[in-house]
Amino acid sequence: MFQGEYTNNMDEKGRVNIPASFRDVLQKSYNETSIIVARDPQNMCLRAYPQREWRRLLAKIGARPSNDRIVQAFKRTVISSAQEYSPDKQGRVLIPQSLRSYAGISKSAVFAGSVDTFEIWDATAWDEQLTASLALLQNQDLDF
Amino acid sequence: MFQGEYTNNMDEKGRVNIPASFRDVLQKSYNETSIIVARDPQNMCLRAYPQREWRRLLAKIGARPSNDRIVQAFKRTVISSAQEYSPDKQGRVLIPQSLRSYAGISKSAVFAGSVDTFEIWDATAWDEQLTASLALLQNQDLDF
DNA sequence: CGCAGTTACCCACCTTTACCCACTATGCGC
DNA sequence: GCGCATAGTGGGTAAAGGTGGGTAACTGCG
Repeated sequence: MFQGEYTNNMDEKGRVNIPASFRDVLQKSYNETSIIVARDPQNMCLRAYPQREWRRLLAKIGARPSNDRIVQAFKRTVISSAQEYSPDKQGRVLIPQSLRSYAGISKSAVFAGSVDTFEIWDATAWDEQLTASLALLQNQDLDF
Repeated sequence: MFQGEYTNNMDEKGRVNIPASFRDVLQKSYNETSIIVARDPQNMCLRAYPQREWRRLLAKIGARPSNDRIVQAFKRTVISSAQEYSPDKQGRVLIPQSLRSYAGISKSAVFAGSVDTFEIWDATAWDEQLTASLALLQNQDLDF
């Protein structure tokens, strides 16, 4: 299970190191090495899936009527952007320009575990969204 | 399966490079080299089919009554524009003027994978449609 | 039948990516 | 505190992907 928050730097070539703990989870819980990276349509960030989780997502989409506007929009934004990446010997992947600019990642990238996937944020965008999330929870009556 | 998003430039002769990964899929999954390119009637873009997928489409059309107005419209717009193209040694195809102007492709073209076909967009048109799709998804309660 | 415009084919260059090696920083055990 | 292992960073090099352009064949038209 992916959890925890890590900050790694992207170099001039556009490569970022996947946190070692995430690579461990991928290896031990999923027995995989490569990941699928795609846009997250609801946040300005990227989302990384193990193949197994990605296939589950595809199956869910496939079960819906293909002429549904939401489904079409989802395919456009998410499926089309998705690509498989296998880390190099040092555990890094090259994030393509289109995804980089979508998430606004310039240099510092934040990896945030999200149970069965993990998110990749630009560091400053992550900070903003974090304070916003905290403000939202501030006056809530949480029963957990 | 065609997935991922690539941007290639069209030269003055009207040639564009088919992304290498799409050519690989065509070769490995379909054992074909050439593609069928036709208008996409529902979007301002072109759609490229492996022959096998194209024949499936034709079969679906053929199964419908030929005096159906929708079928007739579909034949006039899609079937009539369809043509087979085989990439040159460098992996490029020449997009004819009629299709180019339909999709509004001037220079920068985006190739977007769509599982068993792929779409070809003008770069700015792609951006517009992408932001529109994102806006649609923004406040949706997606359970996938 | 010749000519002009277009298409197909080929060659060469340039940019990007993949792969590898080496270095630095951090944390843990002794 | 010292040394080793592991994580993360920087950069060189070879191959692949993408781009530009020249020349020959082909087609349509006068």
